[in-house]
Amino acid sequence: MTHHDATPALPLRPPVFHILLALTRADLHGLGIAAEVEHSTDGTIDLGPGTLYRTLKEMVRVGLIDEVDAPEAADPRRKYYGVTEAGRRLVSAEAARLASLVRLARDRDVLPDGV
Amino acid sequence: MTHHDATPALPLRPPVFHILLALTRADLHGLGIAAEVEHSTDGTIDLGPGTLYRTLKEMVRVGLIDEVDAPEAADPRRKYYGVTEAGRRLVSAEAARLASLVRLARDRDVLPDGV
DNA sequence: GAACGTACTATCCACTATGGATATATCTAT
DNA sequence: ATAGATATATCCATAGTGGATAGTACGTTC
Repeated sequence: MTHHDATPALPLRPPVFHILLALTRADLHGLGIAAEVEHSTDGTIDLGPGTLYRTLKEMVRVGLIDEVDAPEAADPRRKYYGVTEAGRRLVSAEAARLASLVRLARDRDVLPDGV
Repeated sequence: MTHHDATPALPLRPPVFHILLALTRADLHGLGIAAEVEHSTDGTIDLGPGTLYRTLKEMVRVGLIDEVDAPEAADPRRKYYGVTEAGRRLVSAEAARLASLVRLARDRDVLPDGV
């Protein structure tokens, strides 16, 4: 029995979504996640330490991510995380939701050219 | 002199984004906006009265929306709102941001088939 | 036309979420 | 060995949300 409690409902809170998305690329540790998120969003998403570690802990608790073995020769302070199957399903659902919002925006001609 | 104070930065708070998006379709009154948002998001976005009226007031203050003349024969209690040029620019920017998140998700194969 | 139920705007309050500040430990480099 | 950077973790003040409540005006039915 895996002890995921309440799986969060859509819409996902932005930090949860961004952490999941970052981890679909590779297993990462806390600050690595924050760096990846900041980079891949061109700096629009910041993730302070408060939000970061609190959210990671909560996500482990509900079974969206798991702590995984660190790569060889990694700084032993780092804790690495990977997405679970439940996490993958959820980020997928949230991405689909966002896609439908983008479609809505496109239908109403509010998307800039070429986007 | 239009008295928009601080124009909000991206990411837009979800209620602001959804209200702007609803108003790009037509000028609407408070509860009409909430209904349109709920409908166009298949019920995933709710907008309680607290968030709704507080946000509308704030959006008028910063110049994202304007109170406009009500249609003929409308219930006189209703206050109708329309998007300003600044509001249109902002919803456009936010939609583009969301589109780039969707692209990111697609690149990582987390989007369901056909989305 | 009186009364009743409903629609609408508006404010209040309790709860949740965020992110900066701080603490503590450990790594790396000089 | 010391200094500075990296990393996790918790704390706290603030911001944001949404339900509850209030008050007013509409529409309908009798």
